[in-house]
Amino acid sequence: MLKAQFDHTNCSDCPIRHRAVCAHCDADELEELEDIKYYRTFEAGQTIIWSGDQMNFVGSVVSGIASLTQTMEDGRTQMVGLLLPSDFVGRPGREAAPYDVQATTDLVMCCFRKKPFEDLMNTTPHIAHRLLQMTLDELDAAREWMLVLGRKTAREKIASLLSIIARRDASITPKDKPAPIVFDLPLTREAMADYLGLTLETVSRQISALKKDGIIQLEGKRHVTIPDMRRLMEEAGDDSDGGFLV
Amino acid sequence: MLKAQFDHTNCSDCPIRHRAVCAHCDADELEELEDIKYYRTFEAGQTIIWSGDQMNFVGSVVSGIASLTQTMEDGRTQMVGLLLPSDFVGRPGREAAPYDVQATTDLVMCCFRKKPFEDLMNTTPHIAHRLLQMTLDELDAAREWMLVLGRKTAREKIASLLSIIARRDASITPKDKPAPIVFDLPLTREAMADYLGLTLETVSRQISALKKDGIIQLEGKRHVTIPDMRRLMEEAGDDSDGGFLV
DNA sequence: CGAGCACTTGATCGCTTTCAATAGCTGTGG
DNA sequence: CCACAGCTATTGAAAGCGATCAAGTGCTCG
Repeated sequence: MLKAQFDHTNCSDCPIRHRAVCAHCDADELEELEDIKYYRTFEAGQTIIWSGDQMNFVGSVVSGIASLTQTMEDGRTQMVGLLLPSDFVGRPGREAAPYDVQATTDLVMCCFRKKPFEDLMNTTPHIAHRLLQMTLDELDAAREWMLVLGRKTAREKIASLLSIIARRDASITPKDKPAPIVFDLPLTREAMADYLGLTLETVSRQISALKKDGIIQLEGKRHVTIPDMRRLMEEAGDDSDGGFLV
Repeated sequence: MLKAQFDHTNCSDCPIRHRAVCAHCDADELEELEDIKYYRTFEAGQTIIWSGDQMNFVGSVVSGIASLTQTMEDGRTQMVGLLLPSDFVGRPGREAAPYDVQATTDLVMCCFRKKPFEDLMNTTPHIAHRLLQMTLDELDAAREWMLVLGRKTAREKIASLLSIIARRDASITPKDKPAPIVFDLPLTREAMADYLGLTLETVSRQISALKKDGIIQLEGKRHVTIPDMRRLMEEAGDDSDGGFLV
């Protein structure tokens, strides 16, 4: 059981300790957080928060991936955010959720009831400051994505998404080295389509095309190898040096 | 001269006093801001900040409209934000600007050198708190726009943009009343295209189509009348009640 | 073995882009 | 005063890309 594994975790042992909203907290502040935190787990596919719902908690993704999606009345949906471990869920100071939050994979979250967290934010500048930083980063990411959605071709969109997922793993391996990157796609073709503003058929076709052209290699449907990251970035239409922080 | 008109304005007389980053400041805090602020003006078309430039100031739009744009190497450009009076420009805690900032119309900004502003942020929670609020609002707006870019048709995109511009004026007139809304488009067709991820020809065609269908009326190229806001919102694909805050 | 699901592939359609010509407006200079 | 350049915007015709409709594959699980 994933949950049990986290039920009694100390903040100091937490895998996202240094990146999450609590990153800058000192020992005292961490203790206060520890008092009000609790873990929740979600299964892949489960909806964590419905758009319009009252949000009575906020929290951090500890493991797994969650997605934020908006849906139009006729069913068209657009993913507007991808939440990875350490990302923050919820919005202090707002009642209703503006979009659906779904667990894309099995998920563990570290939650805080909203009211106590808001109180804590007002007394511990480190939390408020870190949250501002993280929100600004998310804003940059959202705007980066607007360029993808508005101006890139289907092939470039796929390459961009693969780059983003790969970059996360690339932070482990030395930079700029053309060492192959290997990972498992955490998203179905449909989820990728919803993220990219495409249909799942187009996603499938473009992945096949990138494979045929040797930009990526596929084992099964989800296991991806990128022999040369720079070629992928070229396909994404990004400038090769790509000065990213995320 | 626009600038002269603002050169010696007291914060307490400022038209954006109640909405900008200084909105929650008390008299003392306002005085500190007053000490370090200065006004700058820009002409329509002028670039305020180039992507990649070092940013040595932050500030608020006092009057006029600015736009944030990203450009790919081959020239494709996407507008990623529209800054209206009271909106904040710049990013405390980051060196380089992530995108171009351009004056879409003649513009007046209330600026602060970055370093003193950052110091002030650390000592006056009201400013940091307000900036967090504003950033979260911008994030919501960016995500709202991702749905437009990713999933809406050209016609819906135009209607969405007109709705946003109109809504700003609508905040003056009583809500839900089908009173006509009248405004001047602050954007060229090309700027609209860059915002919507379309070509300027498509923008022009869709505006003509909305006009032919009686959704909007046009006098000249820029002066727009919306006889029934609800019809426009339907064309935009938004649910009619549209729970917006911005 | 068959149902269900995720994915792939093919054929066709249609919306948006692209290329191109034209209109309307403003400002400039002979 | 008119001719003309330069800019914004409109409109038309054709091309192309991604969507749509439709099978079909491969895998897992009962």
